[in-house]
Formats: sequence, structure tokens, C-alpha cells
Amino acid sequence: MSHFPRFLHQSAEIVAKRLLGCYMSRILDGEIVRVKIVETEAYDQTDPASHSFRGKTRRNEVMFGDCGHLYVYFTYGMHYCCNIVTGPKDHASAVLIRAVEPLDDIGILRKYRDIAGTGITNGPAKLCQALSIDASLNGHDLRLAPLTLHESPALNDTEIVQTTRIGLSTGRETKWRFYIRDNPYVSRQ
DNA sequence: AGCGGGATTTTCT
DNA sequence: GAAAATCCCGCTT
Repeated sequence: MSHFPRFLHQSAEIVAKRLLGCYMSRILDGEIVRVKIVETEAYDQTDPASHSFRGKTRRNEVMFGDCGHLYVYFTYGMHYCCNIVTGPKDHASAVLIRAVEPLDDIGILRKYRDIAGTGITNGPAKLCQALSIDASLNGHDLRLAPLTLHESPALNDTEIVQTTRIGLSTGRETKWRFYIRDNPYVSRQ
């Protein structure tokens, strides 16, 4: 039914908005859990806030590769965050997945992150913990098990809020954060 | 509801 | 050596 997105070759800003409402399917311990993307941020090599701004390094090299792959980074000594690589090859851009809404039974997610309510996946490091996403999935092709990405119809502009990104010391003024209006899993309204 | 500090390690200067 | 695309807890209002 739902196929792999065909719009990922575009800029991170466009893709970040378009990914809202799309979902990911994760196989964990032989079971399938689907989650809807409800909050994203765009990062681009022309943007000082992006890991790719100062050129290719061992950490960010996945961002310089093909779109449709997963860029996972480790931060604050404790957390993983995941991005979907966008744009043409060699133009380093990606979309940070900041929050998702579980569509199936969250029993498996609770095994990896035992939190009740929206706190299970309402933040970039929280959803990585709940979905058991770590450095072993860095560079993973999102067309392939055990973690796949699926397109959904584009949302209306009235359903989308566009605002500034979170947690930055530079690039604070750029409005490259997008979320689904009134969705309870959004990290900060 | 909002602020401040601690956890903990990779990355870059 | 400092900062980091964060989270959680405890304290204050």
C-alpha cells in the first residue's frame, strides 16, 4: 500500500515539512511497531547549526551520502538522535526526527523505555531509546528491514506549525522546525 | 510552569 | 578543554 517516499531528494526544509504524517515501521524482537512522524527539524550544510556545516567528518559522513538513509549521532554523553538524510548526494542535509506517535501497541516500546503516556516518544532521544535506535543503525537504508520509512498523503498547511528549532546556540532565528498542530506527542508546543 | 544542575562521552578547537 | 540538534529530577513560584 504505502510506498517509500519519492520526495527525499529535495531540500531538508521541504522534506522536513513533507515527512509529517509519514510513518516508520520498526521490527523489534520479531514484532512490528509503526510510529507516525509528528515533529521534525531541517539541517543543511549552509546552516551553522548543522553538523555538516564545517565539512565531512567521521561522525557526519552519512549526511553526505544518499538520501533515504539514517544518520544517527550520539550526544550529551548519553543519548542518540536520528535523522533522515535528504537532498542530492554530496549536499549534506538531513531531517531530525524530534517526536513520533505510536500507531500500534506500545508493549515492545515499553521494554526499551518504560514510560507511560506521551513521554514514551515525545523527544528526539526519547524516541531513539523507545525504538532501540543506536549507532549500529547509522547509515541504515530506510527501504530495508528492520526499520523502514513509508509515505503518507501530504498534510494541509493548516495542520502544520512552522517555528524555530530547539536546543541551538547558533541558527536560532531560522524557522526550520515543523510539527503537527495539537498533536499530543510534540515535544514542545 | 519554569529554572537549574547533573549525567557522561564524543567531537572539534 | 569546552560544548553539545537531551533528558530527568528537584526546587521555586
